Amino acid sequence: MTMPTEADIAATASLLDALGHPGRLSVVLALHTNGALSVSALCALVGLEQSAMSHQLRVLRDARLVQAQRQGKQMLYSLHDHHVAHIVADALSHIREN
Amino acid sequence: MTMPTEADIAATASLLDALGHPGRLSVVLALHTNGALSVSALCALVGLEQSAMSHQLRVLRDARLVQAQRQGKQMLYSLHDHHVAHIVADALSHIREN
DNA sequence: ACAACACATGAGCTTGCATTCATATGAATG
DNA sequence: CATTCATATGAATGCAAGCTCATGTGTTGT
Repeated sequence: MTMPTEADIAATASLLDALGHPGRLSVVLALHTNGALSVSALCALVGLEQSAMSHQLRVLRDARLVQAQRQGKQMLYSLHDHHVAHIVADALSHIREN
Repeated sequence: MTMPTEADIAATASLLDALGHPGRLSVVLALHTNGALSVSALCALVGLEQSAMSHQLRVLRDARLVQAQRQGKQMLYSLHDHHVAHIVADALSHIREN
């Protein structure tokens, strides 16, 4: 790991901050497990109301953790890339050893 | 990755939340790079005042990310385990590819 | 025992986040 | 083209995070 710049640190902190929320983390885990999902499906799985979910999905999009594509009336959300799953897996394994 | 429980998700989210702060993340990176450091050394490296640093160090301790041992008048902080570095490294590599 | 140093803690303040409510946008369908 | 379904957005609110300031606790040295 080469020395991170301040910008790297800020960007990384905001990435981790985006994941540091039970609802948003659940979304990421749900997408990792199930592949692409609609907003209403995510609401049902995670237990957030539609509006709250939309707000949190925007945070995840801004953090480039998820991406959305329209499919008819629905929006299908999926993970943005493979790093996301990796980060979450490490964090989970940290938790389970303590 | 086996299915996480709700408690796992909550614990993981708070772990990531603890890292999702530039000052705290800088502390973790500094400890990873330099090994154990005193509070005043961390203040100098990270750029937080002593009181603010102590408050943030408590968050990191509560999240079991760092541990402290007294050495004379000083407190020496170090990373709690190897997972921490791993999580941060992944997050950094995610940032650098985007 | 007291003074100085290193750090922790608590109160108070400001600011930002997460939710809710109301409303807007966008697509399909009759 | 008006209505309905799916999602997004904006304003308002409640609450917690993070900082500063003042003070407390623990340790060394004299």
